[in-house]
Amino acid sequence: MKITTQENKIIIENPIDFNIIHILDCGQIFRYKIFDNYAVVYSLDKKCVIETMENKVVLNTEDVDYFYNFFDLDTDYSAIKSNLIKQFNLVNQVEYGYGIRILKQDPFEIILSFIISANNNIPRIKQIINRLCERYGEKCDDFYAFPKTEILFNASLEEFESLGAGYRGKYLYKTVQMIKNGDFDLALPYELNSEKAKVYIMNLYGVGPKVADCILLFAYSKNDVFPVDTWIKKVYKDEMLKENTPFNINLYLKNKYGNMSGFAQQYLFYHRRENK
DNA sequence: ATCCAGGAAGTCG
DNA sequence: CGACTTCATGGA
Repeated sequence: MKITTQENKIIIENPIDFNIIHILDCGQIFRYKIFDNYAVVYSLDKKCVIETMENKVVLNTEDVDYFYNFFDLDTDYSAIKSNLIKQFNLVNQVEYGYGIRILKQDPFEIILSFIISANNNIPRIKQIINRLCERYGEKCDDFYAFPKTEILFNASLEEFESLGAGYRGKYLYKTVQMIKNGDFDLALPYELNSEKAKVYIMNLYGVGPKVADCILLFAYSKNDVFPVDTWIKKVYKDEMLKENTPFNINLYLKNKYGNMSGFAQQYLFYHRRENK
């Protein structure tokens, strides 16, 4: 896999560790569109158009540096995948989702998005996030940016509740107010280890163990967390329960996969969800 | 109509 | 702590 950059392009030749469908459909991001011959990804106020061709992927964007980091292009996923196969025998999962990469997304956008995701379904999560962007986000060329933090500081509880997010409206409001009041520092989790960062993030209203793990993995690049959702519980019950009978699935999986937890979770999640 | 969707907060023992 | 209930919304 060879990566080169131009002024408004990132070109990936021989993309054995990059498949935009895998990346977008493995549950880490909600603002994207997939068409027949290309896909579009939005992050904050930025946009990237991904063209997949024969033996080549081209990322078209005005923010090359941002999306180079966003797609984590400095990380060797071939090494990660062979590691997962050798250590944990995740052959089928890695082959199926061979092009998965864990994105480096913005903490504020991820926190609000995954608060909305709790006990919700994907189409409706996307709908609510889009509504949030349309109402409070800056109008960019053909889309709305994710709202700037300071803009949402002024949004009332009633405004959040009118997003159609149900009881999550008050979660969003209180979380934004905590950030506004300085009770939560968006930059701090970068500096903490996963365990401490998780406790810290769970201070946010509407953030429990699973959402906290997603925030740590998708925004703060903590690879040693293992988000346990309904799909992972299915995998666990079907394939792993016979190995052991631990009391805490999250702890069991985190200990089993260690620093590979986040990666293992993504391949397991994607494989399980796409195969009914 | 009932159930469910990438769970979390509230309550109780 | 651990188990148990409630919580909006919309689609199947």
